[in-house]
Amino acid sequence: MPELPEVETVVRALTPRFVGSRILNVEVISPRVRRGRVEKAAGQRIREIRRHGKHIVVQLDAGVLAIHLGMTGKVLINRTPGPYTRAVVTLDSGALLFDDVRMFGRIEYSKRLPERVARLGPEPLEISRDEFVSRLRSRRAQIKPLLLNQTFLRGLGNIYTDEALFRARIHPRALASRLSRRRAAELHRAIVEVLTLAIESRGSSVSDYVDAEGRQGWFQALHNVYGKGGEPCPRCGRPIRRTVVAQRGTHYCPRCQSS
DNA sequence: ATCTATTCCTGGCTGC
DNA sequence: TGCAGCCAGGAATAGA
Repeated sequence: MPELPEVETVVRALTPRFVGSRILNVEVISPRVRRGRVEKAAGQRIREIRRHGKHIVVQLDAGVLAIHLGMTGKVLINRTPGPYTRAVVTLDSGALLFDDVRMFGRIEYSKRLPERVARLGPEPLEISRDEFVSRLRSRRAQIKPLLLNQTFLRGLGNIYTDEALFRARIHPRALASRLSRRRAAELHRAIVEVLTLAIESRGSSVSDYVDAEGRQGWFQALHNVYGKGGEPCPRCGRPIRRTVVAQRGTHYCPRCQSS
């Protein structure tokens, strides 16, 4: 489940190797993962590779390739195609594989960044604390599904939502509109902290996430609650609870995290 | 406009 | 040992 830190790690691996390269060919193996005429990328030079929420945005001379990894997607550099290789991008300086077991990922070509992607919410590491606080408190939804909503904030997924809420001591079902300014500000701080640490750790390798060079991250070793149902809370020692909130597995400490 | 539930997809795990 | 059935979840979509 690649989220912001994992996608950032992939983009940082791709940038020095492929900015300035020319795409020679795009071959789609599994049509399900394609959106738009990805073949039109052939012949274009890569001007920039950046991250937009969980999207990898490859800026070309006259278009954009937007790659979303979904749950099990990977972009791999110079590797042998396997059974889950869904597309192959051949460049004058190597090859990129788009592998994805479950095919929730997408590789999309369009002239400009697609509207659906462009109108996602702000970057968690760019939005100011005050802006975040007022944005948050204007919404009535439960805090966890709100943080997962990419039109509210772009880049958080299930892992970093649970980890940030734990650090901020906020219950995942707490109503956004009922949080004090102080607690909303604390959540902003927790989000910035957890994402920054995770990027420094090259992300969390749960499921079988690896970056573009096949390397694992190590932030999973620093998880406090995600995937730790039944284990003692690192803060109070009581068992971490696993429940379902908004159809998502949710991990929290019932004692430390209040509504 | 906002919020919630459902659906897609398949490897791996659980339990009989 | 084999296998049916369930689980994981990002986000598009539909429905309230």
